[in-house]
Amino acid sequence: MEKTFDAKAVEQNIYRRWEESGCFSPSWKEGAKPYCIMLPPPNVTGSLHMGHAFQQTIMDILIRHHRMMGDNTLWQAGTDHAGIATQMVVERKLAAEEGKTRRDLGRDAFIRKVWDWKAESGGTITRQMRRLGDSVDWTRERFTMDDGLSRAVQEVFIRLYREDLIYRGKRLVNWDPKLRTAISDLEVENREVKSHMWHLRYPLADGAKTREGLDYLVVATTRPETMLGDTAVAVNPRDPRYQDLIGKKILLPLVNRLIPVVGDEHADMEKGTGCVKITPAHDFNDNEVGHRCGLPMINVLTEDARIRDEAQVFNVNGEPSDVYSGEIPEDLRGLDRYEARKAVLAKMENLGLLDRIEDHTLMQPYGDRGGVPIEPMLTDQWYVRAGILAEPAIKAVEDGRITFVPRQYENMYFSWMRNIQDWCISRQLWWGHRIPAWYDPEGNVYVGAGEEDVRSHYNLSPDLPLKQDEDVLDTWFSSALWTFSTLGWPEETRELKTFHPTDVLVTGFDIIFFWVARMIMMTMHFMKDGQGNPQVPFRTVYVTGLIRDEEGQKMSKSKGNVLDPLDMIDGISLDALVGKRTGNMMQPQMAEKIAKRTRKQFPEGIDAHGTDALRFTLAALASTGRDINWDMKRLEGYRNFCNKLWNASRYALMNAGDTPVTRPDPADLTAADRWIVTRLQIAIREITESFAAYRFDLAATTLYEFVWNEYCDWYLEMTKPAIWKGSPREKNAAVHTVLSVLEQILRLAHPIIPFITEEIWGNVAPLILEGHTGSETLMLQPYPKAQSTLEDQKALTQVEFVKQVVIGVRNIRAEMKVSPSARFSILLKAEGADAQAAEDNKAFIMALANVDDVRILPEGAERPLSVTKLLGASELLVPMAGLIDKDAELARLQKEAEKLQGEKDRIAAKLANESFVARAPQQVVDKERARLAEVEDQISKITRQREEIAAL
RNA sequence: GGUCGCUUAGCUCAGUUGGCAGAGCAUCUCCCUUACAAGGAGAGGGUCGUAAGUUCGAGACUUACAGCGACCACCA
Repeated sequence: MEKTFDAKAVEQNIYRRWEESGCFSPSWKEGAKPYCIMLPPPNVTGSLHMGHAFQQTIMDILIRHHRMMGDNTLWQAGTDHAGIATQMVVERKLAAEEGKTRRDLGRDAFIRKVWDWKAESGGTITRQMRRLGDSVDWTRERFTMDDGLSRAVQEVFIRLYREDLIYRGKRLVNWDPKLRTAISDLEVENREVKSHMWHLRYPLADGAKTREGLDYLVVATTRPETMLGDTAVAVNPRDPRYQDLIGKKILLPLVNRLIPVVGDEHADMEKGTGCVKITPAHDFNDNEVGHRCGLPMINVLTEDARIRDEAQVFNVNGEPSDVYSGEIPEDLRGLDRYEARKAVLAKMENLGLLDRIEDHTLMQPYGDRGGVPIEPMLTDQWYVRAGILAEPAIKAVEDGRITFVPRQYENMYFSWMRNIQDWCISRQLWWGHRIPAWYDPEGNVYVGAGEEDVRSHYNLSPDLPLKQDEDVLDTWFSSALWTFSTLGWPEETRELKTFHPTDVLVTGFDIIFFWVARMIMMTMHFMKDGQGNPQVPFRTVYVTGLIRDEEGQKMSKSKGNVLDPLDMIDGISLDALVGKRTGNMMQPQMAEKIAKRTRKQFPEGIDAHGTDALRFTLAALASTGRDINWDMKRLEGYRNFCNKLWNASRYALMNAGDTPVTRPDPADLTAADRWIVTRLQIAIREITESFAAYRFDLAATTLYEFVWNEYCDWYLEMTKPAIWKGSPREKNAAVHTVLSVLEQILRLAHPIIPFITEEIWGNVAPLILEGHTGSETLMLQPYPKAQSTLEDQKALTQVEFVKQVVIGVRNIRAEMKVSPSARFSILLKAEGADAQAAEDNKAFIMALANVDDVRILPEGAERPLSVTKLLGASELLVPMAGLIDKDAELARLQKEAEKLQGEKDRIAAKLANESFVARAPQQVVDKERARLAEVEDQISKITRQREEIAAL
């Protein structure tokens, strides 16, 4: 066996073995409890980032733990077609390679290109998941656009439409002029932008005047170009300055349209001039005002946010109307919205109508994909009536059928769900599920599973021409069905009956609204239990934090601080890392800076650490829901831990020889053996509790401490006397315990670090488990259960005392500058259990403290001149006549005495406080009294020691 | 503006029902001892953001404040 674990050499073989043996699939064992996790489907053409690695590690820990507990376990995986994201990638590629747009290709040819791209790059992320060790059931892998899921999407759409929960309407939507599609509220992000507030004069018609005698109103706007679509000016009906003018007209400049002054609460008397221009087709608030006041809507922009050649005029219901002319000044036609802004302002200024300009910082909505400001746009779109679906979904979280971990995310969920807006589900894209709606030449809508189905369902004549809706559904519409569509719905499959509702959803807080909330709504509407009650999609939502870089910055391509989990596993050279971070950048001018910083941060590149180290680190960082700053030092530390475990197993295997060890006579077990078995039970209990509470950080810490600080640092050292110098029986007993505890450690650790544990276990199991050949897999072994009958209190206290003695000797060596190799005997002033512990475990003390002998100082015997150490009620004496540095020793004792005196004073003061004695629980008071007695005893011992030394 | 979170050792973070402040990394000293130098042994290092309150007792509970961060909404 090598001195270090060679992760690269074994991990992929082990994974292949697991996958080929089929043990990732459900066991379908009689009576086994079902346990199911749905993988949040990553983008099919994406690649694994740190957040995926983090969440998937947690899911895999849960799945492996439950599989080992004997559950019938399914981790359902799949990928998402990711409408906009994927289409953009392919469009960019098309532009770069062929200089063409999707429109040049046409819909069918373009979609074929996307499928080609999916075939080409779609395997990346699943390959990376295999490298992570994810034990997903690959035989059930799904894709949101495969036949089954597409059927489910269609079925859901049709049913919702027939229940009037989906409707089509001409409404204002968030329009991305770059991608030329509608997007949902959630896909809009607000960015702070420095701009101006322009105050425009709108002349009053028919000689009307304001109270101040002006013949115009001043409106303030950040979007002057939209004035071409104004259909009113609003004032507050209670505003004394303007209420007389309500009902009067304004002659809108540039287009010379007569528009009314209306009274509406939307106009805030405190803000600006109190007058607001109303553009119902280009502003959400104005649109509401328009509906309240019955105003026409005038769309002045094209799909790509240029000024139209002729405006579209609609009445308040969105029907084409001719109440106004659609004419637009010639010199503005075709201008981009920002050029149009300049032009409009110039024209207004020429007319003397630009009142004044102020600097103004505003939050501007941007499309999160396209990266350009979104435009509120009047278009025909499909909507889901989310308010109705939200009600049961809110209730399910309120009454605890679904719980969030950590709890505080429930607030976020509630606040969004309680004033949810209708969900715009249509997208003007080509890649996605095409909306199953058909139109006849008159524009009547027919929804069904296909043209034939529509014709028969609506009794349409075969001659009636029908045309399918051009739009596709929002990607999140299909993801919202994920928990049941992947299990076969609408068929009543065995999987659906067994695994739904699923158990836990592991995801980031950033998609609670996008995905989690919508999944709950859709699932509860379509999935019912035996009694017809809504089924939740999952019982627990475990929300992870976001992984940030070492400085707390979000990892992003543009910042050049992305760490690839695969590079943590396999390592990467500095040049390759720099190349990766600076290649294919949107802003090439950043490349140099990023390269420099990367070279500074990773002068040697990144070492390979292996999958297990990465997983252990991610588990250890998974504390209560906060964002996580990635720390390479932690990764190194846990790589070292894996190595420690590897070396402990080398020790075990080297000493075991080739033949299986036999079960020892209990009488041959030492206190050390019984101690480590006891500590093991405690560790098992703590780790199991931590897993149940989703505290992977605590589980990892407990495991780390048990393996390193107890098993390796103390226990293995204590087995050396028996293994090196003991009788065959003693050696067998020690080796047996070493191996059996190791075997349990491997099971305990397997969910977190599956590869190294599997590798070691293959060698350990045949030696210690009857009937095992080494070809079995650890992943199907039962998870350890704590057994209180194996716990031994006496061994626990004895070994704890032995440790104190050993530490005391080491301390004295260090403080007295005595070489670790210098040998001497020690004395113990001890009675009762302490004396017994020392007697029983003399060999351990001698071996670990490297001393020749340990003797108990008989009652009344003279104390040789010694350096001493207090061990609770007992005393350690290291006789060192002639070696003692009198002044140094006196100083040391002085310091210790002061410390004890401080503690004594503190406790004495506490006990002198009458209200403490009267009101604190008796048990606490007793504890303090006992401690005081102990401290007083120790002080008297120290005093005596000081006198002895001083007398030298 | 609303909601939520965070502030503990030089750094990154634990700290369960209130009862003597912890870990890893970093630092310092010693040691290549037959599992492991990716190691072993030892040491130093904290006014728990500030202030008040509740309590016999507060890192933990309450309130206010400060700083940092997130999300939502609005800004004509």
